[in-house]
This record gives sequence, C-alpha cells and structure tokens, in this order.
Amino acid sequence: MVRCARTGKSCEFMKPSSPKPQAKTLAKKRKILERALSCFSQHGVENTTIDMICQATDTSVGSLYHHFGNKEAIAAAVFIEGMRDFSTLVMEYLSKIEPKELSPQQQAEQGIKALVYANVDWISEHPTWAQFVFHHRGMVSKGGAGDTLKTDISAFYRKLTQLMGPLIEQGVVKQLPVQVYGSFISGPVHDYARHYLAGRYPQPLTDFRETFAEGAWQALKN
Amino acid sequence: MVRCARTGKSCEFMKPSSPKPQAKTLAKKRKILERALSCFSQHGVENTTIDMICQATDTSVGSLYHHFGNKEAIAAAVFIEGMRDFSTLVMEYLSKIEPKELSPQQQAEQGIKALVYANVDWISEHPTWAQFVFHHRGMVSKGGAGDTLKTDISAFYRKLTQLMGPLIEQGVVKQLPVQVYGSFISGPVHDYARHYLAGRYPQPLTDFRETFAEGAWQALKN
Amino acid sequence: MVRCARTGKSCEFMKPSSPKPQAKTLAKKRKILERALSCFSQHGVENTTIDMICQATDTSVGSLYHHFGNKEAIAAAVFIEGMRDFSTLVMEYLSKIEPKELSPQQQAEQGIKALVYANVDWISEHPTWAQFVFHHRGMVSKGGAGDTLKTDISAFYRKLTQLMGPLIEQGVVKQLPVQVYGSFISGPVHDYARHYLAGRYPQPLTDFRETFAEGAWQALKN
Amino acid sequence: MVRCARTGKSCEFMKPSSPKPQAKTLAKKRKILERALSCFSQHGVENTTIDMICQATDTSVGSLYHHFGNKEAIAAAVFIEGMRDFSTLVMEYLSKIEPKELSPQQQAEQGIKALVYANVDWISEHPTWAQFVFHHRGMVSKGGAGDTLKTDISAFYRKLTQLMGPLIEQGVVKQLPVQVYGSFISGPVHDYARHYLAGRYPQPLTDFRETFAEGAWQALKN
DNA sequence: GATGAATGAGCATTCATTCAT
DNA sequence: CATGAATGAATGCTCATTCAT
Repeated sequence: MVRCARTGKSCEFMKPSSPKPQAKTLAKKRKILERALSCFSQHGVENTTIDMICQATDTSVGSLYHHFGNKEAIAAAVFIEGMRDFSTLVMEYLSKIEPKELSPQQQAEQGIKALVYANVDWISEHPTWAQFVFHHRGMVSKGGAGDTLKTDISAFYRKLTQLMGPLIEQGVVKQLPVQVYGSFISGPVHDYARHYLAGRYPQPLTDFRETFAEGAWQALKN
Repeated sequence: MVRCARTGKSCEFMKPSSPKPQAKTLAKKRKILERALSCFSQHGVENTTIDMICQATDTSVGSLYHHFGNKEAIAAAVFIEGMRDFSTLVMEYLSKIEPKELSPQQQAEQGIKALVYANVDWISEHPTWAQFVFHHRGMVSKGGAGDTLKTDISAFYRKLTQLMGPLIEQGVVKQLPVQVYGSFISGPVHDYARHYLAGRYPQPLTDFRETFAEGAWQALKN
Repeated sequence: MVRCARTGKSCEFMKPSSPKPQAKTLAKKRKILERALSCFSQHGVENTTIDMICQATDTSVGSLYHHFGNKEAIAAAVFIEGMRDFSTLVMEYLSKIEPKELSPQQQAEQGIKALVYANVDWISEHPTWAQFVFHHRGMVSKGGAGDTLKTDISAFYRKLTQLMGPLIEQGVVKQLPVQVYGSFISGPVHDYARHYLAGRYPQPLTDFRETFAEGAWQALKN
Repeated sequence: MVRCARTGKSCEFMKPSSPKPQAKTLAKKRKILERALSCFSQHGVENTTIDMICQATDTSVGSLYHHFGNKEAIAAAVFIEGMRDFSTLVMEYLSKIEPKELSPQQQAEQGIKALVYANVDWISEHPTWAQFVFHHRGMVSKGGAGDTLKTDISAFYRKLTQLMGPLIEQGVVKQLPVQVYGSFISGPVHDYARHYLAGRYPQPLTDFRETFAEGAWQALKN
C-alpha cells in the first residue's frame, strides 16, 4: 500500500505516482524555492508562514501544497537545492587541480586550500543560501528527501577521501578522520561567516580568504 | 524609573523590585533554567511551548510569567546562564598560565591552546547547554537581557585582546582581527561538536582535544 | 429544458445528453461506483476525499467531475445503485411465493419471512454496500438524484401494501401502518448487522436468519 | 512518560495531570455539552465546526480546547453524557419490577416490555440526544473515553443477562445470545425512530409504544 | 472526453499571554 | 506569590471545485 505524499492517508488502491515533471513546472518550482529561501533567511524557517511564501511566490496555498506537500518539504527542497549548488562549486574547484604536475605537498596544499576557497566564495556569493544551508542540516533527515542529501554528501566525502587518502599515507598531512579534516577546513570559515552574516563583524569574509586557506593548511600539514 | 519585566511599560510609581532575592527563589530559578534548557534542546526553542516548561519545572503558567515576563526572556536567561558558565571556565583556564615564567612563544601557544581546551572541555561536560548556547546567540539581542550579555562578551574580548595584543606586536602570532582569532580557535571545535552532538559523528570530541589545540596553534602562529 | 448535472444551471439551448451511453462508459461507471463505495465504507462519506476516489478508480479529478458533477452526486449514485440491487432481490424473493396455493396465514408468514430473508441475505452478501445504504438514506434527498430513489422506494412500498393490504383486512396480521411493518421486519436485522459489521458481535448474521424471520412473524401475526 | 491529552506531544518531565474538576467548571461543561449536542444533531458531527460550538456555547476556542482537547473528544463526551442518561432510565424502569410477586412469564414479559418502554420514552423525550447517541457508537471507541463507555455498556449487559438468564433456562423465552435480544428489543423502535426523527414518517413514535412492546414480547417468548 | 495544475475559502488546532481568585 | 481558566489571533493544512490545455 502507498501513502499519499500530501495527506499521509493511505488507501488500498493507491499507487506510487509516476514522476513526470514538465519543464515549465520545473522552472516554476525553482522560482518558488528561491523566493522561499529569501523568506526563510529573513525570518527563520519556523517564523516563516506559508502565507508569506505564497505572497512572495505569487502562488496560492493550494498550489504550494500540490507541489510540495508541506512546509517542511519546502524547506528541505530549498536546503537540497542549495547544497547541490555548493557541492557543484566544490567539485569544480577540485577538478582544476592537475595532480600529475604537482608534488605530493603541493597537491595537498592546493586541495585543502581549494576547499577553503570553495567555502569562502560560495558563502560570499550566496550569503542567504549559505546562512540557511549551514544552519539546517538537521531538518532534512526527517523529511523523505533525506536520501537525496545523503547521496550528495557521501559523494562529497568519497571525493575527499579519494583526494586525501594517498597523501595521508605519504605523510604529507596529519593522519586524522575525514570528519576532522572537514572541521578544520570549514569550521573557521563558517564560524566567521555566521557572525559576519548576522551583522556582528564588520569586515567581509573575502578579506580573509587567503588567511583561512593558509590557516587550514598550517593546521593540517605534517 | 523602572520597567516592568513583563509588559515593558514603565510607570513613575514603580520601584525597583527588592534587590535581594531569597536563596529559595534563586535555587528554583536555577532549576527552572536547567529544565527549560532540556526542553529547548529536545525540541528547539521555537517548538518548546510554555506548557512544556511548566510541566518540566512543576510550575504554573502564571508563576513562570511572574518571574520571567515572557517566553523569550526565559530563553535569554538560559542562554546567559550558559554563557556565564562557559566564560567562567575560560577565565579559569587562562588564569592558570603564569606569563612571567614563559617566553612569548610559550605564552602564545599556551594561551591559544587553553582557549581550545576550554571549548572542548566545556562542550563535553555540558553538551546540551553547549548545543543551545552556540546556536542561539542571535536570540538575546532582541530580548532586553542583551545588555547583560554584551557586558560578558566584551569582557571576554577585552581579556583576549589583552592577552594577544602584545604577542601580535612581538610577531609571534599572525596579525589578525580578534574575531578571526576566535574563528580559528572555536570554529573547528564547534563544527565538529555540532555534528557529533547531532549524532552524525561517532568519535567523541575529547578524542581530538589535542588535535584541535595543536591545529589552532599551527594556524595562528607566525 | 435540461439541467447541467454539474452546475445545476439550465439554459434554453441545452439538449438532453445522448440517451444511449456506450457500454464501455457504463462499465467504467459501475467500476467507479464500486470502488467509491469501498472508499466510503472505509473512511465514511465525509472523510472520503475526491482524491481518494480518483486513486481508487484510476480516474482523474476532471473526469470524475465530468461524469458525476460533484462529490455528493457520487455518493448518491452509489446509494442508488445499492438500493436498486437490494430491491431487485426483494422482488425476486417475493415473486417466488405462489399466493394461489396458500392459505392467507401461509401467505402472510411467507411474505414477511421472505422480506426478512432478503434483508439477511443481501446484507450478508454485500456487507459494505449494506453498511453504506442503511446509513445514508438522508444523503440522497439533498442531491437532485432523490427523484430516482423516491420512485424506487414508493414502488417498494406499493408492493408491500399490495401484499399485506388484503391480509390485514382478513385479520391474519395486525393492523398497523406500513412503516411499522417495515420496522419490525428490518429493524432487528439491521440493528444486529450494524453491530456485527462494526466488529462488535462475533456471530455472523446468517446464524440468526431463521430466528429473525420467525421473530418478525410472531411480532406481526394476529 | 506521559502524553499531553491536548497536544499529543510528550516530554520526559510530564506527569499525569491530577483530575480536580470544580463544581462551577462541571456545570459549565454540562452546558457546553448540551449546546454542542444541538449543533451536532442539526448539522451532523462532521459538519459541525468548532466555531459553531464556540458561538453556541459562548465560549472561546481556547477554552474549549483547554477542557476537551479536540473536537472528537467533545463529540465523545456528548455521546457518553447521553448514553449515561439513557441507561439511568433503563435501570429505573427495570428496578420497578418486583420479581417476587410475579410468575416467570410475567417477569419476562414485564422485563422485555420495560426495555422497549425505556427506549420509546427516552427517544421521545430526548429526540436530539437519541438521534445522536444511536448513530455514533463507533465514534467513541477511538477516543480515550471509550473505557468509560465500555464500563457502562458492560454494566448494562450484565444487568440484562442477570434478568434474562434464569428465564431462558426456565424456557419462558427463547434461548438466544444477549445481543440478539437487544436487536429484537431496540431494533424496531430505533428503525422507526430514525425515520420519524428524519421527518420521513408522520406518526410519532409514542403512538406505537404498546405495539413495539407487544411485538418484542411476541418475538422473544417461547 | 480526459487531465491535473491552480484556487482559496474553510477548518482544526496551537500557544503566548492575561487576569481574576 | 501562585494558580490555571480564559482568550483569540495566527497557522498549517485540506479539499471540493474550476478550467485551460
């Protein structure tokens, strides 16, 4: 038996709905997501009402629920859209490095710095999205959309492991769990960004792009 | 003139409430704060209802409002209580360093590491409180209690500046704004802690106490 | 002039819709009715949504509205379909009695018992339909389909009067309004059936087929 | 751990709320129940909105939910109040019979007829309540109030068994399950009442008080 | 005839806050 | 100081119905 995504009710006859989203529809969904993001980051997810989103997106309540099912699903969709955008940038930066022309040390340094750059640049270019994405990871696990996210994240970690694994063995960087790597790379940037985006720090994040990159490298190199 | 904690209104006839709250009352307040914290961290602040806090604290709605004025004030009080607890630990760790017996490099290293230790240890000992405190800084500025906090925080930064200022001038550590220091010191720890406390990472924070300390030092030293 | 099934509005230019619906269409309508019934009896009419019926019948919302006009009309159609089925059985049972070969007492007894049997048997064979039909008589009067039903019911009572009228005059059964006859005949059966179908009684209705028949006869005979 | 009756949410600290209803409060509850009944019977439970009940009872939404928790619970409370009222009348009628002065046959006849009278009289005196009570038995089992009802009902059946048991053994009435007794006693009355209360039959139920009593007796006697 | 996206009035329910006792 | 009944604005969500394609 299948549950209705919207209602949650189930009925012996229900079948899994076939997913045939039209191009037109997709464009509209994307637009809704962007506007919804703007609401979320202004007021916080909990304080954003469906009504706000309706007005921001020029959509009726019914239509919103027809496409997303519920408020949480909207937030999750926004989150995933942002996460995907971010990880695209990460992959792009990493793919620019040409391992064959570099020494192990150079590979490591450039890899780590590329990750820091990706963080700094994406946050600077998409501040609202960043603020939202980095504060709502928890939200997604609940909604059914969690799977999509997990796929993305594990792909990310696989890439990271693939990159760092050999370098760890060669002793050019410290031997640590992948997660700790992540914390050294994005921790300082996110911490600063959070305060900056909240208006508590005056100097923009980009002023310290090199600082954060160099710091992460110094913290992780052997 | 005095403002009513609840209404925010003020009246020329109001007198400051008796300045010596009874021991009994204080203990009860403390208990309320702890239980409220537990609610907040279970459900999130927005999703914690006054009713939950009432039941958790064995207090009536009326009583709660009599003492705190409104929900936001309760959250702010919880936040401040935690923040104060944390900064007490920070000060304690810092005061253990004997500057006179150490070289500038040693002073710097020990100071930076002490701050990392304080973060790691406090978070490990008070995980719920930590999770709450580090995610709700924004909350307080709204409530009238913001002043109390600002006092605390500026005291903290004054202390940090006082400690690092001379060392920066002597060139033993990089020349950076105080805020960036903060990000390198607490960023990685908090990032890891957030994931760990959310159950996403298996290894406890304390396993990397030294790692995070050494990393911060490497990132900041000249 | 003809009324639009959907809007209820009428217009001088409208023509009666083609009087010979295709076999294909009829079969589909029947299927829809059966599936809709299943929904109604699972969730109750009020709690059955158009969406459920769509999924249960593999039909689009639009199509459903095209054929029936509105939700109430669907329920009414279901009701009437069931009622007609039931009354067919009643007529069949009654027509098996050969009045000419029987004494007035025998005629009366067999007639009354035939009616009880018809109730018991039809309910047992079509439990869902029965549950629905006997609980929603009110529903139809509202919808425009009421006329169809009234025709059926008055035909039923005419038949009953025609059967019992002479016997009442001859004094073999009590002299009572037709409606009271109906209550003695179907009241106990329906009461028991309601509880049984709701799962409150363990023994199936058929176990008491003869009991209910005999009881009705005893209650009504002179 | 305990669930909040209203919210459904649970929190580690919650305790079962101590039931201390004041006299004043109880009177108000009773009034609310009566007015709510009137709404329910006019529009049906599903079609009665909370708002209607609020206006009918001169109560705020909040207050209604403070006392009852949700709409279903209100309906259940109404149902139980009515059921209790009815069973009080049943007991009263039964207690008037003096078994010692009567023959077994007389005992049986008077007992059965007393039950029919109780049905006819209560329905006639409380038509709205009757209409509601006899159509919503299913409703209660869902709500937590079901236990209260089960207690009442089983008490009723115990009484009935206690009364009829010996008479069945003595052979003055047919040997049948208690439930079938119930159907013969209340089935015809309820069937007629349903139609009458719906305005489909002209003659009031009381006109056939004796008819239904005699009919039930004839159907059940040996 | 069929489809399903769009609509929006309507509903149950929540919850911070007040205030009489 | 404590209590908890009362309040009602606000919110997320549902669902019958319409209509352009």
